[in-house]
Amino acid sequence: MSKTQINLPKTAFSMKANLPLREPEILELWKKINLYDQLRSSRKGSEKFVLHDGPPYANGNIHMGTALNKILKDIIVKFHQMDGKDSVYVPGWDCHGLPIEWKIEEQYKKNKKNKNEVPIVEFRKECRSFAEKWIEVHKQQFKRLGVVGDWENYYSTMSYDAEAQIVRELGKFLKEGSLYRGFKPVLWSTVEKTALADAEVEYQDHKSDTIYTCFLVKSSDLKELEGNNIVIWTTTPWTIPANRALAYNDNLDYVLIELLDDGDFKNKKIVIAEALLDSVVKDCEIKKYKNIKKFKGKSLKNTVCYHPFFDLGYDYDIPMLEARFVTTEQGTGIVHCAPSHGPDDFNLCLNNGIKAIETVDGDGKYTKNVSLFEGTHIFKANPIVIEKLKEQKKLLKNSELTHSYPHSWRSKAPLVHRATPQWFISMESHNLRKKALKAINETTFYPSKGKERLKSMIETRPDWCVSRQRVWGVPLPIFINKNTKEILVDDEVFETIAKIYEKEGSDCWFSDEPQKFLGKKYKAEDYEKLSDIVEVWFDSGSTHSFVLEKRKDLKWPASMYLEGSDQHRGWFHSSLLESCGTRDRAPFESILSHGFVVDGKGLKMSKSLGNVIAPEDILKKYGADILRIWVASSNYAEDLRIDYSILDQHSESYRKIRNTFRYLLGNLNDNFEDVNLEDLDPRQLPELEQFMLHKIYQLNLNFMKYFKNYDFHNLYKELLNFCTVELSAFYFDVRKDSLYCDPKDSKKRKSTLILLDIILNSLLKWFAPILSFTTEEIYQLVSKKNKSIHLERFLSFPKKFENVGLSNKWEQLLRIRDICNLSIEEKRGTKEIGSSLEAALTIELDKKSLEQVKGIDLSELCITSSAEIKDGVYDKISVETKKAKGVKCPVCWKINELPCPRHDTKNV
RNA sequence: GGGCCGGUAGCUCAGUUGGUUAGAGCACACCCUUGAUAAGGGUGGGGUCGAAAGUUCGAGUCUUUCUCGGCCCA
Repeated sequence: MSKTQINLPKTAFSMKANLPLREPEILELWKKINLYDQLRSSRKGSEKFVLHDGPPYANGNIHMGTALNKILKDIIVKFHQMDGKDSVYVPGWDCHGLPIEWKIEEQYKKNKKNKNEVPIVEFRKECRSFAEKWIEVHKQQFKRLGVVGDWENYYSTMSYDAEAQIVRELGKFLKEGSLYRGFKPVLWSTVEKTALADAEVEYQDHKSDTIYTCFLVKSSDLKELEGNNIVIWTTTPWTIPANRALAYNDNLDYVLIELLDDGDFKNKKIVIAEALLDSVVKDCEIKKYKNIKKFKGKSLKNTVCYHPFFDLGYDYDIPMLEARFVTTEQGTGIVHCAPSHGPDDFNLCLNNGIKAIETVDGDGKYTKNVSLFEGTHIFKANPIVIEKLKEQKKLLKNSELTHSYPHSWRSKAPLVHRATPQWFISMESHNLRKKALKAINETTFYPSKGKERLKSMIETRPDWCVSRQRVWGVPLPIFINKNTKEILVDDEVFETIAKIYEKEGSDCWFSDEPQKFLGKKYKAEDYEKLSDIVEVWFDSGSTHSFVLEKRKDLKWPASMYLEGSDQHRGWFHSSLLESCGTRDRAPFESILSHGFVVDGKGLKMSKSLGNVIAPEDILKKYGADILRIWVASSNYAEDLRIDYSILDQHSESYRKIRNTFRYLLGNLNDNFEDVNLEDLDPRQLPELEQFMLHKIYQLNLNFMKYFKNYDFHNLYKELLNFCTVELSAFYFDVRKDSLYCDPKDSKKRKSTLILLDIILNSLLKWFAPILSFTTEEIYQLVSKKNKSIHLERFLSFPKKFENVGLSNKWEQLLRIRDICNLSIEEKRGTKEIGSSLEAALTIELDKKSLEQVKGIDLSELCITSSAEIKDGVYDKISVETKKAKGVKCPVCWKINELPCPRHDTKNV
């Protein structure tokens, strides 16, 4: 039998995708046609959608998290573009900061170079070129994912423009007065007279003096405590003069005991944690004592003590504060807090309105803020402190302890936490907290739980410390008058500095004469120039000012910020504060946050677990479109699981989608017609086609609904189900007969082709933001427009496609079809028939179905050779399947007792 | 250790204000097809909804505890 009589599908679109090879070709095409430029000009003047890129750190290869982030951004940007908006995406990089400094220092170490002998400017140049190198690497890796953006004109936090604008932004805080000088403890080496970063710290054994000392209770809600003693234990007696508070834990049990031994403490009562009673008794060699009372930590609320040196002039209150860091590992369950000498102490005190002050200078000597001790070196102070405590009858016991203690990696000298001058942005002085909370309320969060997360952080965070004692960053543009100690606040100076940076970058701050920045108004010799740099969160928190506000192609505020959920404490947070401080509102209209990439079992990826998958591996094995499917089909509101079995599943779905396209293209013979939907009259088409138009219309409604909520996993599922259930298993299967076996000019076949055109066009556009490469491949094959799919818009489906009545009827027909299939399957099981075309159905219908079946050929729907509706009305639908009798038509394969009514086979 | 979020078939996800026997697609099994063919169709088996207790006539859904995991903080 010749096959020339039938119209078999034919297409150049291969079944095998071979994405790892094909995708780079498509990237070449986009490059050749300047896709990004075309995208911009195609939407010139349209409403803008600006997704402002959160800058990744320019350091190291991208990982799954970055890939997820960039793909999600790209999907959203493309959706809005296809929705008709001018959807602009400018990628950026975060460049300053410690990790890059370390990398350069590491290289120095390798080459036996001493960082301190390298001029700052030279060191910074190396940092800069290191960042530049990684930006280029990232760029290539991001592009390979199919991410479309203004890669040529990216932004970076180290560009001269950025550095200049960061100075201007700081100037605003300075001018307002909310940027103030405070003190904060940092790890400090009194030998090198410098702050050390965590990575520069080595832990070694060190012998420390230890003391148990007591604080007399001045007042308390727990009246029995008044006049008695709170005991603390510390390994740094020299910090006692700097004590400002005591910390306890709500959840611990405490006891009040009376000491009965002879000596300073005879008949005195002390408070310690119950769990530490034994160890304190042993350490302090207490022989006799009496239990007086046991109570919960909670009841220590509102307790105020006297300083042990109260009689020596330390006459301020020492409040007791609740802190979770208090444990029963060692000590007494109550911790002495010197905000100037420990990060925990600092934070706890700050949250309770007690600020750190400068108690120790750079050399390690007490300042004038510490009476009795001014000028004494802290490393020589322990014996004096112990002596004075003894004098005051406050010393329960002193001893020595060898323990692991931080030392400088260079000098090996022991380190201390020392409050150093730092620059803070106040949360309260100019209502920054209030403004930020208001801005959060005016922001839309996807998912909505992000709102609470950000809010609770803003509600409780302390003032923002924006200074760092490092070199790779934007210098704080601060001069301090040597006589008055006042900060120089003058717009002209800030603008002079900014102008200089715009021209030559900020390196010159470290190398050039201060007079250059002061201009003519002030004399350099009157001022001290700061050498601190701005912390990098301020850099990235300011991107809105030097990217969104400065570029004409963008808008302020951004339509959306989109990052991992860790950025609630990071970029979302710093951008919000920076913008509220300078512009009274958030720099974004919405925030989308996504979860973290974890392995197939939900565990985080780590080298030691060996469960790490790199984007590169996926690109090589599957291609970017599979990775993009993974992104689209995962629920980003939670953590996203990935492993090879999950990717394999998505590959299978991809094949289904690809074959759906292949069927469409094959039957259209790659001749796609752009059907004018407005001019199309559905009533001129067969009911099945009308039903499919209705389905498309409904699907599009859901599509738009999901898109508006950025609910991509449901959107993708809907599209995939459409391909599988509606098209492949139903419409395509049913219409094969007409497509293959009807004459080319038959009305039914032509109607089907119209639907295939519409379906192809719809699917291409629906899928384009997700399957960016595959849809482009197809588009290039069928479009005569010689442009990119991504320049297209979503189709708009006329209301007349909707036909609820017809749809209800056809849903019922599908139920009948299901029952027919069950009956056919039964006969297949008994080997009476094989193909459904070997079946002849006899169908009994109930009253309702009888109505709906009028004018419908159920044999066509069920793909059988015949389907006879039995006379009469039955209670329920039932179907009998028999083997069809007659001869198989060589063309349409239907079995007829008479010659095939459609195909004249006599001459064949 | 604390705060926040989460755990529904092998996988990705639905599951309305608590209300029949917890759904879909994929994967799997079996069958059919060989004119979408490294494709396509049909049918089917998979779940003590992380665990336990409680509230309720009734709990995947509400409460508590536990457990496992993730993010942030310490």
